Parts: sequence; C-alpha cells; structure tokens
Amino acid sequence: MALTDDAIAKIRSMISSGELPPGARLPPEPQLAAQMGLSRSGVREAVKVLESARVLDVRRGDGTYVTSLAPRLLLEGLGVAVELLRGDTLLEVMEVRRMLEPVATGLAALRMTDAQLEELGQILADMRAAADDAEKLIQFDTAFHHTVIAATGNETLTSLLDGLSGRTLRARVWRGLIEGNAAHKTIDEHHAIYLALRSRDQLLAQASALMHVNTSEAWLRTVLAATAET
Amino acid sequence: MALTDDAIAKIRSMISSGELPPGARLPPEPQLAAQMGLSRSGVREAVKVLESARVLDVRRGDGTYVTSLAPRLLLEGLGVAVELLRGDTLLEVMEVRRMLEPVATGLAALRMTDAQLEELGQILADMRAAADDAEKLIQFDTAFHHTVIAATGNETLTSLLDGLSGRTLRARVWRGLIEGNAAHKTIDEHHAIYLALRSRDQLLAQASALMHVNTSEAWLRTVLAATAET
DNA sequence: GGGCGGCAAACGTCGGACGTATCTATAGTG
DNA sequence: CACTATAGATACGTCCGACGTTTGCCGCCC
Repeated sequence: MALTDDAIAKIRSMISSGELPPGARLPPEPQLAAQMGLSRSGVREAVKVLESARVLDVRRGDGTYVTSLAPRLLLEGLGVAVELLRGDTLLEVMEVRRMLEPVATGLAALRMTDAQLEELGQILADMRAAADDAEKLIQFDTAFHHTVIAATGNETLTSLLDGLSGRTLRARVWRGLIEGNAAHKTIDEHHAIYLALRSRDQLLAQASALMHVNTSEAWLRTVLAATAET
Repeated sequence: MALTDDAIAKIRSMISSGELPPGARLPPEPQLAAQMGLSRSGVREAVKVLESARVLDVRRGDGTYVTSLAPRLLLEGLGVAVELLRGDTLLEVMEVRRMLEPVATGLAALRMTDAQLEELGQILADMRAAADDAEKLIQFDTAFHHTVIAATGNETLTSLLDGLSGRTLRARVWRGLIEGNAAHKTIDEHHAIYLALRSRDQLLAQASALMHVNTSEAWLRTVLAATAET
C-alpha cells in the first residue's frame, strides 16, 4: 500500500503546507507520476481518492485543481459516511443531534435576519401544504432545518448538521411519523421553533428544538424496533 | 467520470442494502470488473476510494472485505478533512466544539464510571508532570478529552469530537498557551472539569467545559492573528 | 471585431504483464 | 496422531503502452 498512499499523503501535505493553495493547478498526471516516483496508474488512484474527498477537482481535458477547501466541500463526506451507519448507531447520531441542534437553534435565534425568517415562514407554509406527500415533506423538512442552522452563519456547523441528518435517516423518521399519524404534530413543532426564532428568544428556540429532536428520536426508535422484528 | 463513480455508487449501494454486510468478501477485482462492466483499473480506483473511506478493507494476497462499518472507522475521515481547513474556518470549528463539548461533558458526568474517573485522574497527573513538554502536553490533552467524551458511551459522538479536535488545531492552541505562559492555567481548567465529573455534577461539568473551550478559542484567535500578520 | 475551425494538451478507459503477499492443502516428519 | 514445512493457487500491487474523448486556445476567415 505504500506507493499510492504515500502519493496521497504527499499531495495532501503539499496542500496543507500552502505549496498548493486553493485553486492551484497540479502538474499533468504523467509528470506528477515521475515527480513522485510511481506510475500514472498509482497517481490516478491517489487523485481519485482526493477528488472523492472534494480536495481536488479533476476537469477532463483541462487539468486537476485544488478546490476551495471550503468546509461545505470537505465535510460533504460526513453525509455519505452517516448513510452507511447501521441500526443502533443511528440512535447515537440522533443523540448527537439532540445535543447539538438545540444549542445551534438557540444561537440562530440571536443571529437570524428578517429575510431569513421570511424564507423560513415560506418553507413552513410549503410544508403545511404538502402534508400528505412524504417525499415533499422530507424535502421541506430538510430545507427548514438547513435554513435555521445556516442562520448561525457558521458554515462548518451547517455542513456538519446537514451530514448528520442524512436523507435515509430523515426518510425513516418521516415514514414512522406518517404511519403513526404524527405528521401534523411534527409540523406544529416546526411552527413552535419558527415562533421562537421570530421572537429572537434563544432559550425558547433551544427548548423547542430539543423537543423536536426528541420526537424524531422517539419515532426513529419505533421504526428501528419494527424493522428489527422483521 | 461515469464509469468509476458508478462503480463506487454500486458497491456502496450493495453495502447499504445489506447485500454486502460487514465482513463480507467482494469478488476478485477481475470478476468485479466484468460484473460492473469496466476494466480492472476502474475497479481499483473505486475500491481505493472506498478503502480510504474505511468502508472496504483490502488485504493483499487475500481479498477485499467490507469493514465493520463502525462509526469510529467511517468518521475517521472527518479528522483529515478538518486538517485541511484554513484560517478563519478553524474558528467555526471551535464554535462547534463550544456548542457540543460542554453538553457532552455534562452528559459524561452522569455516565462516567469510577474506573474511568481513575484513568482521568492519572492523565491529569501525567499532564501536570509534563508541564514543560509541548509534545506531551498535546498528547495528554488529547487523551483527557477523549476519555471524558468516551465516557458518554456514544462512539459516534466520540469520533466526531475527536475529528473536530484535529492534531494541527490542538498544536496551534498549545503553542499559544505555552508562549503566553497560560499552560498552567489551562491545566487547572482540566482539573476543574475533573472535579465536576468526580462530583457527578452535570451543570458544573458543562460550565467548566465551556470555560475551557472558551480559553482554547481565545488562544486560537491570538495565534491566528499573529499568523496573519506574518 | 467576432465567429469558426483545427490543433494540442490532458484526463478517461482499456488490456495485458509481472511481482509479491497470503492462504491452503498436501506431504513429510517426529 | 499432531505438527511443520513446502509447493501451488489465488489475489492484490505496480507498471507500461495505447487509444478515445473532452476541453482550451489560437489562428484563420468572414
């Protein structure tokens, strides 16, 4: 494993050292191969790994470049990782959300702009209108929480929570909610969060977010228990 | 990009669907290539990507297997991602720690066992004894926080916070601490956290952890400002 | 000045070859 | 019978060379 992994480490080190800043262009693959003492095949594997980690951007026919290294890119991988977590560890993920999301929502109450509140109200209305379409509900739910967290202005936090709230996880929770006729109640919870944010009430925002995550966790337990029986 | 990325998606989907459970063995590369309609080179790139994400475990001379998919493996990539974050976004990371670590430490106060407390006391003693060795301080600091968070029993949370407290980030903070003659004060903060945990006092643990993260953040700001001038 | 076409550069994919590590089954030995 | 040593098969690691396709750019033409 030495050669290819060494190449990965070398490229990564050139980036973190500043030798290859964001936007920089790497030498062509054959030249890079010679420079690092391995074949083009090995370089391609290394580049592919860094591309999948959103560290490099490979443009066919053009060249290979370092990305912006923005957190939204580098933390994208968290989402795919969470998608592969199994059964009980999903409850661990939910516990993390339970710890993080209320505090973050409280912070959002202090920082949210009027325009963002407006947008949030629209999403809430959309959600109410889609109360019988699971697919749309999941979509608006994702947008709602993303908008709230993004209002903190912390892109790292936003990407992290986006990743923790993977699509599969959300889908499972909403499946439980709908089958348990609890979708309406959950939409009301979103409304409570919205009202707290609108009042710029940090503590209330925090509390309402905690109750909401708690509901999600409860339904996830239900769904997981039902799945385990089968 | 279609072929190799398709292969990655296919393998990942076979895993998340349960067709390839943890520990399962994949077909040999040539066979896998034929099965997915591309050359062995392409398969190797796909496998390499999943190996770097700790989804697959490639054993030379033997075969390729699905890992345990434990969160400690899948979230390992978060650490390397954080290592590549630049300047100001490190403050965002610190803000996330500021939100998450106190709550997690409070939870640890409720769940920590006597044996874990004992271990924590030992690490604290080691830290005091190494008060003039930056390298060791960083090492014991890492062990201290890892032990505290691990006491929550939530492996996902532990891996997440481990990743957020990357080695480079820690090194920068401690460099500031030592140059600013604040190492001793910081060790006292660790002691305060230890005492709170020992008293099983959730709120006090939470508060002491917040003060500690706050100190780290302040010194990180100092170091970043000094770096920016140069 | 702007649009069009062709050339060169660079990545995408393929096929085959050979080296090396690992596992296993077999034969041998005490 | 149990254990060891060895030979073969299996599978990944690395390299090389070739060709297709895409993209960017520059010069030509209108």
